[in-house]
Amino acid sequence: MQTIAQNTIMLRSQPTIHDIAKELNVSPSTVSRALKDHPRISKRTKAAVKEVAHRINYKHNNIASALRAGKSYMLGVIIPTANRTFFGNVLRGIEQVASQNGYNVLITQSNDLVETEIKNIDTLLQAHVDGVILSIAKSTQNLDHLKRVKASGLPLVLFDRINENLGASTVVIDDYQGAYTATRHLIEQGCRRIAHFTGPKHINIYKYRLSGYREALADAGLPFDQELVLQSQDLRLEDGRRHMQELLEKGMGVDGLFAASDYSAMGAIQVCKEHSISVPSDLAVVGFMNEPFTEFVEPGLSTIDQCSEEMGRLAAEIFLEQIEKGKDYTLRQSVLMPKLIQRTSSLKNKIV
Amino acid sequence: MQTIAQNTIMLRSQPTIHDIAKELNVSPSTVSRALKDHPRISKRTKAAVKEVAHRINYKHNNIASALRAGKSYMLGVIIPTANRTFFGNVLRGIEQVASQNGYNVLITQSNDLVETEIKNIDTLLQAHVDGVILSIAKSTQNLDHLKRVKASGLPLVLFDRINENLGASTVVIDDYQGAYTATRHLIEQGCRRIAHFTGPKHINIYKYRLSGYREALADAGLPFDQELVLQSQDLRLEDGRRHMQELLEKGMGVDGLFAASDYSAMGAIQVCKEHSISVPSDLAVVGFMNEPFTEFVEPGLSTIDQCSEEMGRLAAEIFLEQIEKGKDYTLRQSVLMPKLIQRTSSLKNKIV
DNA sequence: GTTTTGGAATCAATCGATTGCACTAAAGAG
DNA sequence: CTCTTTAGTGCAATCGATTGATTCCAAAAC
Repeated sequence: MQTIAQNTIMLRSQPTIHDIAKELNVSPSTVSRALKDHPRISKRTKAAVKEVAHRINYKHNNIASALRAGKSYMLGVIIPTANRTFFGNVLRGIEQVASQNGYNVLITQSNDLVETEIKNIDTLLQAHVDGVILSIAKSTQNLDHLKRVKASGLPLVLFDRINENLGASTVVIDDYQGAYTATRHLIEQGCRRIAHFTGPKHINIYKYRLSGYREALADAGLPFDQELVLQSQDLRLEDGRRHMQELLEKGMGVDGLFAASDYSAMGAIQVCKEHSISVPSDLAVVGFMNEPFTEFVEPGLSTIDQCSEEMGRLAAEIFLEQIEKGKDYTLRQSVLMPKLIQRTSSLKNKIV
Repeated sequence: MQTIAQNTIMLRSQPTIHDIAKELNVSPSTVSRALKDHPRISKRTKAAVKEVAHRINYKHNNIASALRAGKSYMLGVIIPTANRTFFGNVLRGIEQVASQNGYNVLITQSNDLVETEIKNIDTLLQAHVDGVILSIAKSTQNLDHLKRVKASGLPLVLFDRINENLGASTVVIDDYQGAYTATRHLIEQGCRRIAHFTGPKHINIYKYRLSGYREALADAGLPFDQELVLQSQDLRLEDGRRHMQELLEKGMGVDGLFAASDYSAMGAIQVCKEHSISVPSDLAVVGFMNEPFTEFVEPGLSTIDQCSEEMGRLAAEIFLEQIEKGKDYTLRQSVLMPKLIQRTSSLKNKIV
């Protein structure tokens, strides 16, 4: 008897509740309920079922219950590209919350192209995901494909690159606040002439960061000097080097720098090193993004953390909430507070 | 009648083959077969079925056929981290081939930790993926969890970071050949004193790249000079800068550089710029990896392309092949030929 | 006129888990 | 000693697509 049962199990690829049922001479229904701790099943039966389940290495078949429940327990995610620290971290956050709640994550990349984004949406709908979390591609103007997600009755959560006219829940960080905090931190460290590296004015994040910088100066009674604000397209390392060189050549006498990207901050620090300008004593520096390298460089770069993982977790939680509430969920617009990470590059007062 | 049908469709979330069947007064079986172009169904019926399917926006339910077929049509992928260009590209390749063949891709990240890798495997098995493609985490020593995949009878394909004792198919690039090609290219450009930036000796890729470099020198009758080989842990930009400064200080008189990473090559170029050493006239440079930035910097950085997307495509194709062949597939060990990308940084002879 | 043949479509079972309803037995109420 | 509860299970239908076996029907063969 034992042997036969064993054999049966060996033949089929995976044991099912029927195998457990047969072994205990109960019905599959009972097994199903026992495994889910249904209140109407006795403790004895539950224990027996669980013991057998464990012994024959039973694995719950998601596919079957997905079919029954009309849900796939899959969550679709579209990111512009996996190649950026930020998105990688968001993914991790989403993955974490999702898997804790029995959801799997289907990830696709849009490469920042609308056409790919549209294909991605099709793929996800085709795969019957239970909802979609995405960061909109740069080239996306027409939003019809996103409306299709909503039309299918699926929850849609946008993060980072969002659109407010879509009737979707959103998660972003407060760029203004992050910039304000960074700038005030520099002021508290004793800086009085603080430069700012910014990006294109029409991009929201740079606009908000710039105003956070101005506001912090104003609140501290410091003057705003347009000549201390240097703008570049992408805020790369090279741009930071150029800006810093310009500041030195013009002899602007800066003692602090808040850069809207870690890369440009890093470029500035490199130039300082080459000119024997000490960071942070002569120039205190704060970046933005908390790129992984900021921790390892010398000196460690103070920066604003974008809470990327937290952003992912929150997006996933909102998704779960909307799934649970069904049709009549309320949209949520969440704004995360970025965090100042203090490292050596900005700490003039050595007491950490 | 029309209206009622319409209503019915509106109520259920998704139309099924039953809806099509009812509309045409045929059986669901006929619809199923018609949609798959089964030979025993007449052209007329097929046409009618397809017309209705299209009209009511019917979407094939993967879940249901997955249950029936005992397959999930999902492919599990584990990468160390999404934050690297290389892995992002591999993903794109996998995604492409998979989706063309009706497979969805479930991506997880191991963060280069065994524990996470084990969890990932569990998640994927739990999700009933039809196979696993992965690049092994750095910290992985014990391979039991990977053996479990094989034990479940699922195809296992390894790429980039592979293990040969696992009985899995593998895809890697030929590091030796890439290095050989890069070095010979420099020689052809007229370089006679070629430096090499390398990484830790115990890591295969650096070992192979170093020997490719030596071999190319030898084949051209050039002497190998240990002092021209500089080693660092991670081959970062900073390391490249340091190495280059050292070469200059020692007055090694190099006229060519093959760096085992684009970052370190970039660092060397920065230092050259600062010392008014012209690239490529005074020093021709080739990197390795084809990082995206190599295209945009000034001068454009010649490099070795890792065929990352191709690697992904190939891994996915091997997976498909093994799925198709079932139990008795043959393992495949594939080696891709890396490609030399010629850009300005190495072209002394201006004729491109 | 009867049988054969083959194309076209239907029937019914299946994949594994779930769940509303029915059912049994034992316990408690009156 | 009936009647109602209630705890503990089982039955059977369901989710949507698939497929081997079967039926139906008309045209062709005898």
